[in-house]
Parts: sequence; structure tokens; C-alpha cells
Amino acid sequence: MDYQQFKKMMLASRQDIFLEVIAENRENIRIKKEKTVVKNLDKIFKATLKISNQKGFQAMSMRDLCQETGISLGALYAYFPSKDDLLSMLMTQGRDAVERVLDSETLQFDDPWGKLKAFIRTHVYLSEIMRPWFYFFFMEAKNLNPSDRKKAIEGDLATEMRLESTLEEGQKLGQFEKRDIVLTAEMIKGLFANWYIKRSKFRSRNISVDQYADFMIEFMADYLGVEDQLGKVSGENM
Amino acid sequence: MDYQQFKKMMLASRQDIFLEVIAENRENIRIKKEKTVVKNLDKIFKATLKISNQKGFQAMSMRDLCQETGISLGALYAYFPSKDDLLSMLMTQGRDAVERVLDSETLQFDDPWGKLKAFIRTHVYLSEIMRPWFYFFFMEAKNLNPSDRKKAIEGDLATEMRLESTLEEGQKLGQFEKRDIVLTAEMIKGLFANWYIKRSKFRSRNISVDQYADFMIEFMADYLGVEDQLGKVSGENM
DNA sequence: GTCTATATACGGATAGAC
DNA sequence: GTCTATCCGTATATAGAC
Repeated sequence: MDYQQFKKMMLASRQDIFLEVIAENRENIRIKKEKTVVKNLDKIFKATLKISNQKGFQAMSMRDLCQETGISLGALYAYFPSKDDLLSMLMTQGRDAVERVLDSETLQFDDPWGKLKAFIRTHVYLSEIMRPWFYFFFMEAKNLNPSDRKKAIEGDLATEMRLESTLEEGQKLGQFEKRDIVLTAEMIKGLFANWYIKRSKFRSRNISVDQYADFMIEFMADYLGVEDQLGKVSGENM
Repeated sequence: MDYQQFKKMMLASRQDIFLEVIAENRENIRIKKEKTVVKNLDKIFKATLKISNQKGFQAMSMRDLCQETGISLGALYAYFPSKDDLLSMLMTQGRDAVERVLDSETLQFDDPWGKLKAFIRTHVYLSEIMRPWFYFFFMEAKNLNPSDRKKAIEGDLATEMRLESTLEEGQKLGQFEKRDIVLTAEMIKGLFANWYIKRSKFRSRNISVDQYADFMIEFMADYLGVEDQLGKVSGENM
């Protein structure tokens, strides 16, 4: 599977996230008509991500958000009780969506290398489609309230553990060379972050998503001493 | 050279940075006595980094800074004309200090692999000593005014070019295997950032600076196919 | 459901006493 | 050189008309 195919697949389930937000925040959202909520939440989230990623969530004023969405100040507060709750909603729902996709694309694999390859490719592709979200998670994590912060850290740790257990399994089966698991997992996550944080730099250097995913897979094959280095040519494992 | 030695060497030139700040901002700093300026700028910079790294520079109020430094609101403004200028001073002076150290530790090498090893080790060590600064550069880069932003980007690009030219040179001499230079350089920078951004995670996993530097060097030796993989055992090249 | 007008608090920055 | 008191703009959030 290449990026174009992945993208097509994802766009199908695009609006799910808003239905979920509505369901989870029913009492906080004063608007009754679901269709209106979906339409405006979409605007609000998009605008929030856009402005925040330029100058930070704190620096974004509600008037900025007004202007960008075309929704008045008063009306905005019908969709969330406070600016802080808007942050919370974005974070929680975004992370849930990401986790769901990663799970659905990787849990099917048995062999560690297949799983690792799928995880890398899915993560890179997903962070490309949802780049503003990933950038936002990364930059605004420190501004979360304690409760959301705790959830974020737990989610992060869960991903990390899955990565580490895949590496460990691969080592036990003799599929991977022996490497420091913690450091290797951290490195993989660092390379993921590199993609969505320095997105514009890669674009200016004409490096595509597919190239980056291939690069990471080839790189790991090399580092872990995996014999099947076909990660970049054959996509049959994903 | 290991981290302890590097640290000792660095601490000697610790106060230089403040003398430079004073020299470069003489007209903006209303205080006459140099000793007072050095003492208080130290407090102000430390406090700014501490608070900003917790909740962001924008979110830090001047009153926060008052409390943390123990210097009153009015007095603070004797050391810089505006909050924005404080940001500018921190960025400019910090970056200059970093660049100077990196230059002094790497320009002496002729062979690419020696240069690359020295660069990696110096960068990792330096980002450990100056962790709050590096974190600050990374997180606040997008909040700079256009002029400082331009300087920051230029400096960044210069580092990048040096890294890329080292890689290219190594390839030409047949010392390194052929790899995508841009991607490799970006990866190295990503791994650098990983260290100072996820510092606390590495601490909780009991991974030391030396281990991380060794890891990166070994890693690159592997990736570039360098035969001398002694980066982690023998430090004689640095 | 959406708007405009406004309450209230907090931000950066300055004045002027000591 | 440092302090306290204050100016004034802008922030979040709400009230109440339409």
C-alpha cells in the first residue's frame, strides 16, 4: 500500500471523529442539530489547528478564532464551555482517532518484522494526513490540564510498549539483531516526529511521504539486520 | 573525552555569555554596574527558561518572572526594553554560544568520520549542559519576530550544510557507504532533538548522556558502513 | 442558533518615590 | 538601582436581542 491508497481509505471515515466528539461532549455542546454541530466543529477544529500551529494555542485569541471560522464570539461558546475545554476536546478526540487507526492496521500481524513495517508505514502516512493534529499534540502537550496530561502520557506509553514488545519479540525469534530496545524504540519515535515537525523542510527538499516511509523501513531493516529488505519495494505485507 | 570532562571544560567559560549580552545590548540595558547586570541577567535568563519551558514564553507573564527572579516588575525593565526583546536576547546569545562551541570542537578535524563523531558527541554533550536553552530554541522558534527568525533559520541551515558536506566528503573518499545525504542529515538532527526534548524519559529509563552519544555514533558507523566502529570505546578522536 | 455589546480580569509597560 | 502604584489595551466569557 502506498500513500495515495492509504489516503483514499482514510478519507472514507473522515467525519467519524466529529460524531464521536458530539457524543462525548453532549452536555457541553448547546446546539441541538447534529448536522450543524458537525459542520461547525469541523470549521472550529480546522481553524484552531491552523492558528495554533502558527503561533501557539495560548497565543490564539478567541477573536482570532472568530475571524478564521466566520463564527461569532458568542456562537463559538455554544460549542464548548471554555477555551481550555476546546483544547481538551481536540487532544482527546484526535488521539483516540490516531490510536484506532494504528490498532486496526497493525494488530493483524503475527511476525514482528511485518508488524514493525506496518506500524512504521501506517504511522508515517497517518501523520501526513493528520499533520496539523500531530504537530498540535507535540507542541501543546505541556499546556494540558493534569487530567488530560495524564491520559496523554498513558497513551504515549502504551504505544511505546507495543513498539518495544515487537522489538523484543523479534529479538527472541532471532529475526532481529540484538539492540538496546529502549533506545531503538525511542529512535523510531524520534524519526516519526521528525517527519511531521519538519514537514516543510522535507517538502522543500522534494522528499515525499513514500520516500520517507521507505527510508525508515530500509533503515530499520539495516539496523536490525533483517534479511527481507523488501519493505520499500513490495508492499504485500501491508 | 566523556561527558564529565566536557562539562568541566565548559563550566570554565560559563559567564562569558553574559558579558557578551551586555556588550551587544549596552544601549538597552539601563544598569551601569557590570557586576550587577551579570548577576541579574543570570537570574532573569534562568527564570525565563524555567518558566517558559514549563508553559511557554507567551504564557509566562512578567509577574511570573518577577516572582521567580525576586526582582520587581519595574526593575526588570531596566534590563530589557520589552518582553519581546528579552526573547530576542535569549535566542541570539544562546545560539551564538552554541555555535562557538560546536565550531571550536569540530573544525580541527580533516577526515569526515572523525569530524562527524566529534560533531555528534559535542552536540549531545552540549545539549545536555544547555538543555533548557535547546528546548527553548526548539519550542519558541516559531514565536520569533521576522528578523530574529531569519537569523535562526540561517544558523540552522549553516549547521545542516556542514553536516551534509561532511557526509558528502565521506562518500567521495569512499569512507561512507552511499546514502541519501539530505535524509541522513535530517535524521541526525532529529536524533539530536530527541535527546533534549525527551530528556526526562531517558532519565527515567536510566540512559545516560554518554550512552546516548555512544548509541548515535555506533548507529551512524553502522548505517554509513564505517569500519572503525570504535566510537564508543576509544575517545581518542575527540 | 447566531449575533452585538459588555462585564471583568489580567496582560505589558511606565511614572515617580525612595 | 529598585520599588509600588497605575495606565491602558486586550483577553475570556456572558447577557440578552433577534
